[in-house]
Amino acid sequence: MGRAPCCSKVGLHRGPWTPREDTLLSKYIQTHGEGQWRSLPKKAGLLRCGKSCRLRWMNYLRPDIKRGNISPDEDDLIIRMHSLLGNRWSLIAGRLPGRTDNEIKNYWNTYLSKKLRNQGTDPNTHKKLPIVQDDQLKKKNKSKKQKNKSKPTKKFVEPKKPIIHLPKPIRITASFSLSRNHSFELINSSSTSTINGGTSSSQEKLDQFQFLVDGDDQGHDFVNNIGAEFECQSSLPTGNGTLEQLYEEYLQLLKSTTEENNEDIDQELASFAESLLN
DNA sequence: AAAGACTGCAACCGCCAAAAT
DNA sequence: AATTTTGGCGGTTGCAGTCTT
Repeated sequence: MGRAPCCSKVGLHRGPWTPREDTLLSKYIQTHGEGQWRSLPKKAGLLRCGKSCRLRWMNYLRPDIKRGNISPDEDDLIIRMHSLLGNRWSLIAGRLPGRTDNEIKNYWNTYLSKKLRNQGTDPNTHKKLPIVQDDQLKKKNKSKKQKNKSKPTKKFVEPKKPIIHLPKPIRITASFSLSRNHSFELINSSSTSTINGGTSSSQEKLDQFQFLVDGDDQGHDFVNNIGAEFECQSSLPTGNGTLEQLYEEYLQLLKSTTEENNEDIDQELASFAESLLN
């Protein structure tokens, strides 16, 4: 006997979610918590597949989602993570607080892979590409309609950074105990002595970085503690905060491996990569 | 101004592994 | 131990908006 479908598809809504559906789903999860996706739609009064509800919540409605343009630091981090982990988007997203795997995947496919190719790097292997760009461009242009042959060949331009439109803020009354947030609190409390002090070992730095960006492996306990109020927009630290500092430390470490060929640091980086996979 | 091409992203699909029975 | 169910993941698709001709 094969696997039963996750839900009966008969009479279920598909396609884009309506604000009403979003509200129903959010309200239900506020009250009852995540999980039990199979039975959730019925209980929440939604004519949706449980899987669809989960996806909508995870990729769009979750209040800890940071929606907005991805910073250059995040760009770089995604590229480095991808070179270590490949297309393991959930792992990569887990290291970028507030970002979803779907967002990272889309961002990679629409922007970063093009950017890398433009820089002469194979986005799959992260190795230098042979110079085929012009030929490919010529081919591509050839295949297109050539109404005006005298026109100069269109040069590959830097892909336009996608603008991520902020959704309407959805006010949800609940609090959560995300380990991601815990990480930030702990990092913040220790950052002055260890990061700025400049006395920590490379391993400590990596541990801190790992700790900082560590995903929520134990699962969210998002709605179990009713109380705080927040909006869809994440309040996680960004840009100028400790993430940036730690990221700098991480980059320094990477840089030093290439400059010094230091075996210890190599090992530390290897264990860093290892830790991502565990 | 209109039609076709292109782009970006939300949502869906199928597969897999872990958990439950 | 075998089978079923559930949750999660990565790949792909459909469509709306934008750009080009």
